[in-house]
Amino acid sequence: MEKNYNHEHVEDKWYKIWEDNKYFTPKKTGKPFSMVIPPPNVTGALHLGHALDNTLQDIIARYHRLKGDRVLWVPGTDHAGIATQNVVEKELKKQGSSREELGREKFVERVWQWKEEYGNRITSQLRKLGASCDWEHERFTMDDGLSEAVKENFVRLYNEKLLYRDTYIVNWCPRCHTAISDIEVDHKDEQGHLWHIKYPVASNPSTFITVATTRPETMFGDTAVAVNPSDERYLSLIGKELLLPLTNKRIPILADHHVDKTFGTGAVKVTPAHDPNDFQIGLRHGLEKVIVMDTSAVMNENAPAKYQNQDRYIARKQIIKDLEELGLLEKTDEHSHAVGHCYRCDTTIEPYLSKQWFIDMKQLVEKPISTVKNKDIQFIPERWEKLYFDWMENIRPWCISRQIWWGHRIPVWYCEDCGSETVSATEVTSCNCGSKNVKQDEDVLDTWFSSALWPFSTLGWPENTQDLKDFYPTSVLVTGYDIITFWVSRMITMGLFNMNDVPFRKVYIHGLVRDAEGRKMSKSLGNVIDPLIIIQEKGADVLRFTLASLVTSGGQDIRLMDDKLVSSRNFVNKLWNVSRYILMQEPETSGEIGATNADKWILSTFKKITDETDKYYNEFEFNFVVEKLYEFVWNEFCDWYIEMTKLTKKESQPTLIYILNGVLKLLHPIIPFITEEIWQQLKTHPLFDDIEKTSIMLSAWPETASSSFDSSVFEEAKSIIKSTRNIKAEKNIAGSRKGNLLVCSTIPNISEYEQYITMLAGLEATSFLETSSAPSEQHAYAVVSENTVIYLPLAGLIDTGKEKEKLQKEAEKISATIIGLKNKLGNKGFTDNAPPEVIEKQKQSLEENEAKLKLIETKLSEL
RNA sequence: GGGCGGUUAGCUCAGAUGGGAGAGCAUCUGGUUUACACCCAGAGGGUCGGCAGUUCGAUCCUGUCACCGCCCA
Repeated sequence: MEKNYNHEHVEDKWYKIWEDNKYFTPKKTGKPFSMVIPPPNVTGALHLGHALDNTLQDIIARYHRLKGDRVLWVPGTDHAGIATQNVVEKELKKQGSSREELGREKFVERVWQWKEEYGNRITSQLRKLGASCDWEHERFTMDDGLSEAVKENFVRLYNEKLLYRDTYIVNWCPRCHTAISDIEVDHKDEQGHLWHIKYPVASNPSTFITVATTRPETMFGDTAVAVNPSDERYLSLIGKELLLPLTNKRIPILADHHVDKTFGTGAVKVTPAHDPNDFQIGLRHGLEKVIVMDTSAVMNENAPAKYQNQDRYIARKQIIKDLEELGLLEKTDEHSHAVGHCYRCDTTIEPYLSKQWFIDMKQLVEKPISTVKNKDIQFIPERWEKLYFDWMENIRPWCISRQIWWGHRIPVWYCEDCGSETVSATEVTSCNCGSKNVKQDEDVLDTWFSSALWPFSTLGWPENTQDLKDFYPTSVLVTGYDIITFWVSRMITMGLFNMNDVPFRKVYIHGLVRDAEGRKMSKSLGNVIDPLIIIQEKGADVLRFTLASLVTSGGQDIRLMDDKLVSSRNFVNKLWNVSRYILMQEPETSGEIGATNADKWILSTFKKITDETDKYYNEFEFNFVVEKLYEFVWNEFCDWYIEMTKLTKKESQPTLIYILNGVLKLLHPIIPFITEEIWQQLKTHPLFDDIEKTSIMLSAWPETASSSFDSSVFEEAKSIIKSTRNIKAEKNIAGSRKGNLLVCSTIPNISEYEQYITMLAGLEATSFLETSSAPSEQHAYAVVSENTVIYLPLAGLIDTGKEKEKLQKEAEKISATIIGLKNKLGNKGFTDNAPPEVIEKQKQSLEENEAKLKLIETKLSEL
């Protein structure tokens, strides 16, 4: 093996071999295990969120493959309507063009070109990460098949009267020029103003009602002023009319129970076309709806001429100025309030009246809620259920139409003659009335509408495919908590609606990756860490190992810091070196596994670690998998076992090869590349027993037999070694081969470990005595346990006073422990209530401590 | 305003049904031990956010307060 591990070469080499040989394709047998990837934006680039999400999925996929399951992991990408359209539009702008100039057809063509060019970027980056998804199953939300699914779903919802078109206040983004759903609006607290504006009473213009507003530019759309019917201040004015300032339009004063008497002046201007609450008031009172801005939030012809063609904020300033001059601005208060922003471009949302398609979600959520309540879908960690329930139980209509060009065109055709609408999954060329004058809806569907179908559309739905039969419902969905409402809830809803079965049995929710200070990574903060740079510098294995070590069962957010990457890199290096060491031995061609005590010990330890690892993989506790394997490889395997085998190289070789093979498999789901590389080199060893397998990823999880090895003597030997090292370190005795250790122990067979002790504690020799009666002068000693005392002759280095002091301190500590234990065991409350095994443990501890104290006291008296 | 999460060693974080406080990194000491200085050996370091309660016993359960973060309105 090479002295240094070259991750770049190794990772590229093995991924290509895996993919070329179709190792990611599900085998024909075994228990089906399936996952669908949360599809990344087709024009996006891999960020750490993807890296984490896909590392976790790959770990799961590779683990289940090793366990013999028939694993399908479906990859793919999302067309991300608004985001992608924005990117291409920006590109066009650079070239001095625009989508309007190109026209719809040319523009969409252009986006497809863009997709062809950049769509492979993210999938090739997933390959760099090591993702073992089945590329033959790769899908794109705008594929023909998935487009069929979208249309079919639309038609079904429409036919069941769960989908309707209506004129309603929606969240309008004046920059993207489209409606977006409630969920796509980010609310941010902003310091604004509350302007108090005086509206003159028509019958007596020297008197006023003062209304308070944060958006004065909408006043030209006011069609009433509302007060609470129980508000005595305004009782006499209800039913009268006001003169809308700057226009002198007459608007009524009306009473509505929903007006909050305590907010502002208790009188609100009612703008039904520009505010969701006002819209409701408008409906109750049959008010006219006046739209005063165009789709770019520029004042339109319904505003007085002076303000027309002014942007909403410029108009706002002008209006305030003009009102002030007229003496109609009573006062201006500072006011902090939540303002909606477009989650795609951060532009302030304008509540806007428009005609849109909605899904009546309320009718659909009953089963999705009960399904999760019944645990037919299990959230891991469970607490995320609460967010899901909260969202579903307060569900509102979902606005699904978007006024953009990139996406699934709404499958509805309107007859220009009779005005009726036809909804169809196939092209419509004529209306039921016989007219050929039909036109398809101009709008496209929300991207999440197609994402909601992903777990079954990717498997071939609406066709009844073999994939669907084999792999639906999928086994687990892995995603971040930030899209539980956007995506998880909608997949569950549409899965149950279309398939009458859940889209997945489990949802494993993980946290988000943050920077070292715990801040969200963002371009504007400039704290984005590019996973590809980490992969380039340290390797995908290192990144994966780090991410896996940082996820917690609580699903907390993750802080990625360089320290952790370095630590993982060191582990990978350690694994490489220990493998190199094992493979550089002269190969034996025969021998038994478990020849020596050390072999037997490592075998029993390995069995334990295999079982634990298995359990943790199953429970998605990947940080524990990493922790356990790190501890096993580094401390037990390398620092103890390998060092011991240096005495028994030949006899231990079968065990070494066996354990290395096994531990590579346990680690493979986390660090697939280096484990494959080492495994392939291990394959050339004559004692290797997995010879018929072509790749570690197609091999089987290690079989371990339970062992009857009693490790207590072994552990005592380890303690003797540790105590000796401790003495030497304290006395500053450097180097090896120094001193003859005398071990006085009542443990039979401890002398079997003579060689190990001599070597690992760095001694000249070790001898044994059954009882402790050795001289204390010129010997350093340590009470190892209640059974064993050790002596190390150190002429000239012993300060009897100090030794005595040390022993006394130890004796005091143990005495305190003994008193504590005695008190506890003497407490009736404890002995009556505590479980027997706990009491037994305390008793045993007391005995051990008492025996140890006795030994210490004997030593003290000898000094 | 409502909800959720967090507060444990200098830093980042683990600690399942309550029963002797842990890891990694950092720090300090020593080291040319037949793979690894991306290493080996040893050591120090915490009133588990505050208060109250339940219990024989609380880092863990209950209540309350404080601070930090996120989501929703």
